[in-house]
Amino acid sequence: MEKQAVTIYTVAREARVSMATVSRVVNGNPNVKPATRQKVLDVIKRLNYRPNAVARGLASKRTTTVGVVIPSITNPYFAELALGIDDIASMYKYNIILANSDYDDEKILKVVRNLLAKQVDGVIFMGYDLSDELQEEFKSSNTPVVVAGSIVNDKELPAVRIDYRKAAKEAVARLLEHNQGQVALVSGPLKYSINSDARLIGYKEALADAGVKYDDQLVIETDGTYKSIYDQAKELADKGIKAAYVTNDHLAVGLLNGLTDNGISVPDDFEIIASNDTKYTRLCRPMLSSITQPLYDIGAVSMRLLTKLMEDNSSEENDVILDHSFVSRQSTRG
Amino acid sequence: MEKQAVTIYTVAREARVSMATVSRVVNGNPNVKPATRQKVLDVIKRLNYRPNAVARGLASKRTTTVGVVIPSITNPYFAELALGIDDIASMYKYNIILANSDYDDEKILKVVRNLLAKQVDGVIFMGYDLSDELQEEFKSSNTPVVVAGSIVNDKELPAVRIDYRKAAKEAVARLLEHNQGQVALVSGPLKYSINSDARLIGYKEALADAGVKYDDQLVIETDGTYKSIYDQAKELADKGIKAAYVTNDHLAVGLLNGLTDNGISVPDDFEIIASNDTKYTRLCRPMLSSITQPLYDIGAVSMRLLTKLMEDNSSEENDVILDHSFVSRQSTRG
DNA sequence: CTGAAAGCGCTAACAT
DNA sequence: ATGTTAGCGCTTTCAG
Repeated sequence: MEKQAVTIYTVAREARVSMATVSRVVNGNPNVKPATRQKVLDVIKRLNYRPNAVARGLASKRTTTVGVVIPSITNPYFAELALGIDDIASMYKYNIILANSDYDDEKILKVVRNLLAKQVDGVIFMGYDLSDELQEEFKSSNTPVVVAGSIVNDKELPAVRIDYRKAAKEAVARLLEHNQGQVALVSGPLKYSINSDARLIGYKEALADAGVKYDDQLVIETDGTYKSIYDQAKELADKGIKAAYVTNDHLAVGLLNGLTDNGISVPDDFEIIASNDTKYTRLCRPMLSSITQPLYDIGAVSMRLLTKLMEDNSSEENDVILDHSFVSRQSTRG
Repeated sequence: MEKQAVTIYTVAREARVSMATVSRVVNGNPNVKPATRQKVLDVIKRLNYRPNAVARGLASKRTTTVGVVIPSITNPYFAELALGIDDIASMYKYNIILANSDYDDEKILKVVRNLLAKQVDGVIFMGYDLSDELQEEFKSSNTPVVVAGSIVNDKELPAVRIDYRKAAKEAVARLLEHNQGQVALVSGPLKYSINSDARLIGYKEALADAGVKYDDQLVIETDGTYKSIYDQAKELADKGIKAAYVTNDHLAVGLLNGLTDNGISVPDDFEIIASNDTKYTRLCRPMLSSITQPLYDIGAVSMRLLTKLMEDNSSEENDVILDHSFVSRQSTRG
């Protein structure tokens, strides 16, 4: 006893016009006599007609949908980027499919394939380096892609981001002022370009500028989780490390709490600078000094760039680099 | 110079079989001779054929997609629910469209309409009370809906959740042990059923059991944000309030920080119990004692329930209530 | 300004 | 086990 769905054909019949005319009014095509338009609109309202987006997608070959891949929805860094993406997408009348990738290459590939099978008009990729298979997938799909909030190994993809190298360099330089030679880089996986090709380089440059010798004992590679650094915080302090620039905020809070829970005072005995200025930096005590990024804007600009690519198919676009800054809170001295 | 897409028809021609046969192998229909299947598979691989989900959706009237509406992607409570939803969805081969609603009735309606236009097979609704229009929308769409992690005004919708009334009652009872009569309820908007019909009731029950008189000065209604309570924390303490049960974790951390930043010691001068046991309760110092909820499971069970509804169309299902508990950390005494 | 008709790429009877 | 044939609900030429 399924109630028969009302389709464009039902509306056409009731309004005594053709499907084409109904289609025109639904799509705002101006070539319809006002009286006709009104007649159709009335029927649409009366029947509560809702266009079927699937049929529309099939016929028009445009879904007005973009896929957004996010490594972890519980990560505030990516979540804040997603806000900007979402707002601009609405503004341009695009819908969004947010797909969780769990930082896992297998799953990333799976969700991207799903997105492409669903015929999204474009994708915003949040995450780190792309597997060869994924690069291949994007390439052969001919679907525009923009990377938001990171740099990746595939330099062909446009990315919207800050200058991670420079940001790291500035933060480390700042730390070096009070802590000659005892400044660590606490990093997520170095296999990722963003850490090894950008932040680590910036770290080394800051050392060089300050005339301090690079010591690889001072780069602490972790898996990027809170716990990974919390558990070794005391150990780091015991080794004589006096400060750290930390590549993500989970890690920064983990370090902070690991230190203070062991009676090591931040910033008196240990200074910390975080990288992403997410909420986390303001929830903890002491609050974390941090590199600041225009997170919302990075998302917004990514989406705007993507709309360009989807409409013009102008593959001319390059990386866009937004400004970053620094905010001094309670985890640094002076 | 668009490269012609490879369709099921291309594959059929190359493999010298009919479209139907290709469709069968793609869909794992056993009625295909192994040799034929292999032949088709080879062509699929060679041509890198990818079924078009849009066409499939139109033809089959199933999209194997569920819509998930989330009030705020940056809220860890809902984000953790989403994890469970996502995992179970993958397990059942459903894709998921995550749509941000911003807690805003207009936007909720908009995203839900989009979801339905896209012909999702079901929706998981995270959020609070439904507007009349939204209820109407769901009703007339005939699409199964389950509410995850809340209770809403529409009692027809199945919901997966804990017993919020009981949880509140237990927390408040605990607080009442050391703080006779000085225990507040710090709540998000009371217009939401979950706060007024469940938690506030639980609060009153605990008072009654302890023989203390209800004082509406002690129920602090806020908009649910960190800042809303941070700014009045000192004031509350000055009024003589000695403890609070707080309905969400943003609020709980806001209260905590507002207190400690004003030199009021938690838990010595003020005890706090949070409601959702998200990461936030463990990042702050002192760490927050909290009602614990199986967040991941709530999401997972919601999704499992939804799959049932989508497959059987058995509308027999009712609310499912999972167990909650309590964890004592550093914001309560003894 | 409006209508007729041909698909979009696929599934699902129905035959064989 | 495989092929034929209608559609699914809509957009989009092309005519008029």
